[in-house]
Amino acid sequence: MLLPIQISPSSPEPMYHQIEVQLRGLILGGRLAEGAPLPSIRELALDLSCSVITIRRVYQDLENEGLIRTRQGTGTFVAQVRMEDRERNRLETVARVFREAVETALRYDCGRTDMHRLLDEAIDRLELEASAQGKGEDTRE
Amino acid sequence: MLLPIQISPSSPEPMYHQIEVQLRGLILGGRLAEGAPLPSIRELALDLSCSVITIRRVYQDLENEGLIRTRQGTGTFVAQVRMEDRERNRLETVARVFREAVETALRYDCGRTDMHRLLDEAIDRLELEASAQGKGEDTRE
Amino acid sequence: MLLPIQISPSSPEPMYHQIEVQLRGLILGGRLAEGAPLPSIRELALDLSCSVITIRRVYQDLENEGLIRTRQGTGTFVAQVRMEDRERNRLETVARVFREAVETALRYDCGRTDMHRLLDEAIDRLELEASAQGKGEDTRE
Amino acid sequence: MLLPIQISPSSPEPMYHQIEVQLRGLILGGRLAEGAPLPSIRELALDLSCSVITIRRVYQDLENEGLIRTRQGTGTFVAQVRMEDRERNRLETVARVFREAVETALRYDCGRTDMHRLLDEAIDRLELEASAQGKGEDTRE
DNA sequence: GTGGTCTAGACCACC
DNA sequence: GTGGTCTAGACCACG
Repeated sequence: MLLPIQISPSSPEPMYHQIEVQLRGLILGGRLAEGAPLPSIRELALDLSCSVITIRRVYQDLENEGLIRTRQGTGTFVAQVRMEDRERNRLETVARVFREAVETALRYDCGRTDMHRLLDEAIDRLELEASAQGKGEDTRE
Repeated sequence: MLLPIQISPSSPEPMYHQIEVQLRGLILGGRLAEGAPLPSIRELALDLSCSVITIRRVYQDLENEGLIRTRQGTGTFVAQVRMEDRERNRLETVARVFREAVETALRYDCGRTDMHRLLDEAIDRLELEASAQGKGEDTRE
Repeated sequence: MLLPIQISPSSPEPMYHQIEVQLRGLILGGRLAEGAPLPSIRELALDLSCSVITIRRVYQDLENEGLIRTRQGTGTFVAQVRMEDRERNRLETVARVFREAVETALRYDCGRTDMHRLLDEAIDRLELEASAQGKGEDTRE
Repeated sequence: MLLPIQISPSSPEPMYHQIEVQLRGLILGGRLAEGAPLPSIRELALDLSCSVITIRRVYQDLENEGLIRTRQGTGTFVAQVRMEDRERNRLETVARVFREAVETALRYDCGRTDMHRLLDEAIDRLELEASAQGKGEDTRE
């Protein structure tokens, strides 16, 4: 029941936010299918080395957004997501992260071809790591 | 003496950190030359609509890193940066932001060609905005 | 959780610096053991009658030096200090303060025997004060 | 017309205060005799690498204390000092610096014999430096 | 004008 | 409860 979530406790970005962003991505991106069970609060807290209170907040926020549903005594599950929401969020989020990357690259005086090269390198490196883990986390292309 | 810095006060990332990241990029990317004066604390605070204390902290942190030098009663200036440090930081930082973008894109099930398309769109959009501002802040390519 | 720290708010030496010097001494001198909890920011601020911001700065500076470690929501603790660093700092600091005292004494035309007499008087007076406080903070000799 | 004054611009103690303390010591300790000329404001500013405004403030403060006297177009001179003032200041100041040194040493867990050894070492080192400079700045003992 | 220190108090993240 | 960020404004040191 391990989720592919990485957080950095020392980051200036609050932990609860790091977790929410990644979990939201897994759900809206389709990696966690509708109805799939999420790890229990204390399991995820242990996995991410943080307090259960922080995870409770994350689950609460996502439940308020309608992305997950908690059933007393049973667990937490991925809720129905409207296709429309999914597509909108996907486009917005991915466009935004690329925009941020390009802003940084421009600040460091990188040109377009540099950026494409850097992008390929990043993909290669992450695919390698994923296949090394043997989790089948390839890019599907 | 206006710096090309954009901050979002409502972001979960603290303002001081947003400013530090961008200023660090401007210095290490060479857009602010060695010895160049930075805006005064009060001026930058006014420009970014935040408290002088926040800017004070930014300048203090960057001085602790050795990137800038402040002289009481005189102002704040870009310090000497060893070419080696500059290049290392540049590579690390730009590689890291692309890595983060790719991680997000993978979470949303984007493939390699999708990413290259998204990258081009992001560059086009930012170049357009830059040229609209007429500040000559093009990508030099 | 009271620390033996004395500050003088009217001194030309900034308060944050007075506190840092004394706290550094307590840690590097071994009076505060590794892992020991420091008073909370608010507690120490109250104790020293200064703003929490001032204490915050002190803790921040000492954390940047690697002498203490803060954990959000938990508290602030003495970090691991390498014995080597501790001994080096101890020697440097104590030698420096004696050097400063001697410089002043020379400026006032004091001779060597005068200085030794003054030193004994100062030790006697401080030991007396310490024992009067009954805190067991003797000189261990 | 060089005065034996050392200042550290990066110290948290204000420059004007560092200079005043040392100059006061030279006058009240008798190293600068009554009627002796002080360096001109701009000469001392050049010597200490600081602004003439800072030196002007120092001279102004000491003149307000009655330790020096400025004669238009002629220069600045050491004023008459009452023997009583001289002795009182001397005792207070020297006792104070030793007290501070002992406080630090105690914080670092130094014992009485350690302190006497450190004192002798500091005197030796400073005498050596003084004689190396050939300025006759011995301890007169 | 510049930067440097400090206050009193607010709100947030985390345990 | 803990630490972390931010504000609005004051006063000082320095050029």
